[in-house]
Amino acid sequence: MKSAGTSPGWGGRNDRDGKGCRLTIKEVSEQYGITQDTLRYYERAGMIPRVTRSASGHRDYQPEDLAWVELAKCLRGAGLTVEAIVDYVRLYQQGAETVPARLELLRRQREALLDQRRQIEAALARLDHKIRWHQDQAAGSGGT
Amino acid sequence: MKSAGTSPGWGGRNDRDGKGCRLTIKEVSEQYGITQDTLRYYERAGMIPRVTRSASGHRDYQPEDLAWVELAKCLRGAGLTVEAIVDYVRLYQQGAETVPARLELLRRQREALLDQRRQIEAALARLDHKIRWHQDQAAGSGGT
DNA sequence: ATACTATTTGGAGTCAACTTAAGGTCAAGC
DNA sequence: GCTTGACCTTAAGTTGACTCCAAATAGTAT
Repeated sequence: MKSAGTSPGWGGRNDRDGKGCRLTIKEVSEQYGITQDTLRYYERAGMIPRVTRSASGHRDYQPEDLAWVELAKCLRGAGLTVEAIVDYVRLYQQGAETVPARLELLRRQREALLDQRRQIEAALARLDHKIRWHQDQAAGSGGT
Repeated sequence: MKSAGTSPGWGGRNDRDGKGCRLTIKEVSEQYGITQDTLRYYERAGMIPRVTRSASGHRDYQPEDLAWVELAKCLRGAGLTVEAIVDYVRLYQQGAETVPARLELLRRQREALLDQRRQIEAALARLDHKIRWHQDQAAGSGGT
């Protein structure tokens, strides 16, 4: 229900030549739950390719840019390092010859995630065990 | 294989009164794959209760101490913050009245881990998808 | 034209979790 | 009795990933 185009200051600036669907950094920030500072940081660090700019130099996120933002968010959320994501983007930008290198990178990161998942399972098992024990304690202390 | 008691300087110091099974910081470090510095840091930070000392002030890890070390390693490995673990240990040391508080802490951390696992699943799905795509590219580029 | 707000850049600051350094103690071997 | 090596403590330094700040510019509303 917020859609675009009715707030003062910036509203209606979008879609100025009928192409529709470009977003300001503020909009992207709100839609993805990433602060504007972090979006700029991701770009500066090279975690996403340079975002399209308007004539005046403002970021003007297009679908392709959004896809990169979403990928970056997903991978960082899972714990990939900024460095790994930067490496992937750099390879991607170097063209098709880097497909094998990218593949290797992707596989290594996949292994790291599988490992991380194993560690989480182990910790979950321990927490569940402890939770049960503490529940029993809490229940037991009320009796007699 | 290595067991304890044959190296110079410290060897044979263990088990000096027939109790057996106490470990130096070096041994713990090797067995758990945690550096000595990190072991000291964990203790100083309160992630594990104060470790038993020998008469001369050296750490002398006993089974109970080891259990704490292992718990700390497991939880940190899964991503719990040092702060969360410290909080748990502090509550634990305050005795049985803190059982409800501990339970709540454990449940909150469990939720965080479940969430983290979801994020990893999502990233894994994406990586797998990309890996397949890159494999196809690599395979296709060889034909004709 | 002027006020106001969103955005830009570059750079400095913060925070968590270690990690390293400096200086000192202690038991064993020569 | 002196050197050696593992250990101790306290404090400072490092790293990764943001997060905040200042000064300048851009677009819109009055």
